Amino acid sequence: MADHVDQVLHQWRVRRPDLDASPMAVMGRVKRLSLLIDGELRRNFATHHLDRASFDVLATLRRSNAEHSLTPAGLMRSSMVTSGAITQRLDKLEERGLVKRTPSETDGRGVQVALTPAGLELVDKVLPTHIDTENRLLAGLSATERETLADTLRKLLESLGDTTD
Amino acid sequence: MADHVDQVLHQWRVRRPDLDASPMAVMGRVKRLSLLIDGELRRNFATHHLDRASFDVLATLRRSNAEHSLTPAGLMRSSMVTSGAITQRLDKLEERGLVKRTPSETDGRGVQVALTPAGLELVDKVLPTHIDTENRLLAGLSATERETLADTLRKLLESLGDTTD
DNA sequence: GTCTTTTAGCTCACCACTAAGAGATTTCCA
DNA sequence: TGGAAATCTCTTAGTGGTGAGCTAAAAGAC
Repeated sequence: MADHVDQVLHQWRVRRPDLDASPMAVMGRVKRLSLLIDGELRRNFATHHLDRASFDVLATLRRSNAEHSLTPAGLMRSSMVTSGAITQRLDKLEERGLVKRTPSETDGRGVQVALTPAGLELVDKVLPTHIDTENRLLAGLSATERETLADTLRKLLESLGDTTD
Repeated sequence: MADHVDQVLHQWRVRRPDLDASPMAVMGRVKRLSLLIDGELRRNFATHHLDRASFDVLATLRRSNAEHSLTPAGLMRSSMVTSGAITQRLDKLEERGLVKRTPSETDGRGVQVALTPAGLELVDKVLPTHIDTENRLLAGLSATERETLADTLRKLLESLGDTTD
């Protein structure tokens, strides 16, 4: 069996036998997988009139604390996008009444973003379907394979500095 | 040790103990890794006045055949973007004199895209630095871990239909 | 206690991609 | 062979992101 990346590696061996393109075996697949996954997840979100960016914000707020609230800076760190992107995401969600911005009481620069009841209801409705979709996409791997895969990916992420401390 | 995704999983266990968010252990890490990798690779491309999209096209042409040529449709399948994106990428590269479009001799609708000498020279210069960067990013894993990781990712991609036949 | 640096959030110009669809050509098949 | 369906490339409007830079507030240095 061969996937797309196997073919790419074969082509490089033929056209540039002097190069060792083996790192692409991991990097190319991560990229490709990420694109495939995104497409599938997006399809599910669309059925609930959501996009990945909006769901990302709603879910991050949902799990953050009992008040379902966080600062834009916190959302930024969690989602790996720039502050400009967070502002735009929040504008859109606030206009739909799914989140609410409140000026911080302790920091004159700061804002606290919280889910509204409508936002909470929506994210709790979509969440199970999201997990179902992810499980469906992972159906090709056994439980052991998933765990080993997750462990190796964690190790790689940690080596790249993606830690929480 | 814990990475960002570990924290996310912990938060879900606290806020929604009724849900099994375990698929995120894989899916979340793939997404996050892809973003981190993209950022690093982009930095390298930028030092050569390139972006990821342009390099993607140049590299695909470089490895495809002895003439370093392919159709836009072939590029589209390889890069997982829409035809409109390919048109725009080629417009940009052609304007810089790195690729050249030629009407197909056998298909009145078709176009053949080939690297120019300048395009070939550039991609052959950047390629080794690209592989170096990828190796550096993978330095946290042993050779065995890389292989196992690549194998599991291949299996997952194949289960999602990302094959070449 | 002032001055500098850092941080928080937002604005805006720009950029790459998508989705829908047009126009031309080729392929399929009754 | 004629007509329908599929394919190839490009166009265009809309979208979500980046990156640079802004203002205001907080933190740190001395």
